[in-house]
Amino acid sequence: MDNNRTRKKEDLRMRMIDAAEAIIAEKGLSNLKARDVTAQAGCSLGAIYTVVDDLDELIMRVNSRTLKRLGTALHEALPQDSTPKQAMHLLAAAYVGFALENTTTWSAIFGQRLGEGTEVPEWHRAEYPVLIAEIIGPLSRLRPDLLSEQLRLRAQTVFAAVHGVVQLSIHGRFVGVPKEMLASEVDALVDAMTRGLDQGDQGQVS
Amino acid sequence: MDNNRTRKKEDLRMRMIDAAEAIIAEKGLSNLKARDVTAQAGCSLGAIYTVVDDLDELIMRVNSRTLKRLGTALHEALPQDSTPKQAMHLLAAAYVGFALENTTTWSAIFGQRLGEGTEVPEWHRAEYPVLIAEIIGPLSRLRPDLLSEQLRLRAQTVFAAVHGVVQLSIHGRFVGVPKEMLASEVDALVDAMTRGLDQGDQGQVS
DNA sequence: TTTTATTCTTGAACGACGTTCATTTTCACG
DNA sequence: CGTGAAAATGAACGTCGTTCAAGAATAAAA
Repeated sequence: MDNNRTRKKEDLRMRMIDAAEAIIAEKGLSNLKARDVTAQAGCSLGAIYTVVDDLDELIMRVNSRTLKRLGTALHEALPQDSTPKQAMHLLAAAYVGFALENTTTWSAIFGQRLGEGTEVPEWHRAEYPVLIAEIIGPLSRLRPDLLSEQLRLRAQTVFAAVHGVVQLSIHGRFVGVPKEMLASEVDALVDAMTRGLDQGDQGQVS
Repeated sequence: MDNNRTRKKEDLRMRMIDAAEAIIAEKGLSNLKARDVTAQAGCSLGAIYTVVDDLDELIMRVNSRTLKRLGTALHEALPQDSTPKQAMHLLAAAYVGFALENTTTWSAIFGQRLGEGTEVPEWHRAEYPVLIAEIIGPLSRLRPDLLSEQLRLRAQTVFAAVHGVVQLSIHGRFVGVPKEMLASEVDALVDAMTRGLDQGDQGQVS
């Protein structure tokens, strides 16, 4: 049975990701140290590199989990029946809530800066669209005129706008809205955006 | 003349900030190293700490310059006469242009992550409101119902929304809009936001 | 079971980093 | 000049991610 070896290795991998996740959750991405992870996982320093290429990959594994949780949080925020506008508000509110309740793990998703040479592997790239997946449905009902490609583009823009307000509020360099105002300001933004989108561009000839 | 000594020191300080700015502009904030700065400034390694508390302060000095340039770029983007809506579009376009043409220095403004203990000094905090200063005028004409405090808050939200789209497009983790679409998507966002704001909340009794 | 071959695990060591500080150098003033 | 205070220097320190020769563990063979 060579299975025994791979099973133990997989165990170690899980303990390692668990440890990294716990440290990020508690102390933030910038305080994640290889020596702390291995100490918490109960293994040697070099063991990291038997389980993962890099500290960066370890971070990606944690971010992967966070993206999944965020994905389900956004999915579960939508009831079966809701107007498109209601849906946009609910999604934005869920995003705000997740960011506020999971600040350190959430900001690790966007805070990882990797060296210029290194590329993000495909398995991780593929996990990001959950951020905009739920937007597309309601948006397509607000803007039936948009083709699916334009729709995706606009969904990215809508997400980025909401994300920007949240990001600057939480990590903002003195120009973000206060946390207490975050929910209501995002609500106002979504209101403005959906109202604008509601009428759409179709009235403009140019 | 003790003036000679302080003059030389001020010279060194300038050369140091110049060097840091050049390195950030060329290679990005994450590639700014103390040893490179001093080599480029033509002085010893320890000289940094005779001129500046910290590498973080050096970065702030560079960010300070960038914020000033950005401030004038935004100011000069507005002609004497323009409708509020036009003004919002021009400001957003100017912001997009600045970020695209000064990517590394621009993202250093928002990319600096300092240790939990350290606080940003007041002289630097005070430089950030240039980001929203120009928005307030046009916004107040779009929303004459808002008090100055609410106005500032909404200006922060509008800025953060645009900033978010730019940020995710440039550093975005696979959910940002492509750079080629950035200008037009920001334009569409501003369109939606100003259209929404144009009508405002005043119709809603809530 | 014992021996051997292979594979995995370990932690000291390495190079790069920001920062410090004893030493040396500079320079305004007597 | 000589001198004392002030400033510049760069070797050295602690911390970091990563590597790799040496040792431990385990499967296969005898």
